[in-house]
Amino acid sequence: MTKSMQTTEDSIKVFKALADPIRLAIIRYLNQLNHEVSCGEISQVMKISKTSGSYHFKILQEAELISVHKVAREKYVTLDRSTFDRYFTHFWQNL
Amino acid sequence: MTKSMQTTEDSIKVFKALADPIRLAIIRYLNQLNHEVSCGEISQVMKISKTSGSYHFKILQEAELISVHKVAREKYVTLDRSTFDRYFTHFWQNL
DNA sequence: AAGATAGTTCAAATATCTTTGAACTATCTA
DNA sequence: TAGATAGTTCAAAGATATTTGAACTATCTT
Repeated sequence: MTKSMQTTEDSIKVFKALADPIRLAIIRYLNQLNHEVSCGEISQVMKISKTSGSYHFKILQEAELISVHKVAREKYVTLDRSTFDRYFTHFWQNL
Repeated sequence: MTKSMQTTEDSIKVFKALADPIRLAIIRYLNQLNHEVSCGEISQVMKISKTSGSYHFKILQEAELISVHKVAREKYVTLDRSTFDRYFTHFWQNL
């Protein structure tokens, strides 16, 4: 199922989300594990405060680069590879 | 000729450069024309001051998203498509 | 129920990015 | 040569992004 047209603002949101070392490290980590991981685990691995983690996950989520799965207290995230594909593979088409 | 390894900082530089509406508009414009264009022309089209233009071109240049060709007073820029390719097509490999 | 754990929200502090105008260099044109 | 044009540099101002700690909600454990 392909997503419909993306606006410039969507692109900005995605590239802004990618333009930060912590968020890139989170993406790298999720890519290596390639399965759902809790926000708490990632924050620990990245050595950032939970507040800061919460902030970064929100930005990744709003860019649709991760998808979220809440189980009771905990929030699990995975990469949403279709979004990467949409913005990278089809960059020139969507520009 | 392929470029050697890219660091996280290189990636940040590229994604930051892409994370701005003016710079995205410049890229879009250069992509449509698909040939060298002077900074002055672009600044006019984008309706930004020459100082602001100078700033944005520097950022695009340092990210190697454009390449520059100076002719006397004027500076001509083109897209450096190999950089886009390097960061988009090979994103997961280089992560 | 009391205390621990996972995560969010808020506002203040800090850091980073972008725009602005003035002053500057180099080139062009009359 | 004098004046216009293309672009850069600098520092200050303004706008955004990020981090921090405290207070909060919801769930889990004993």
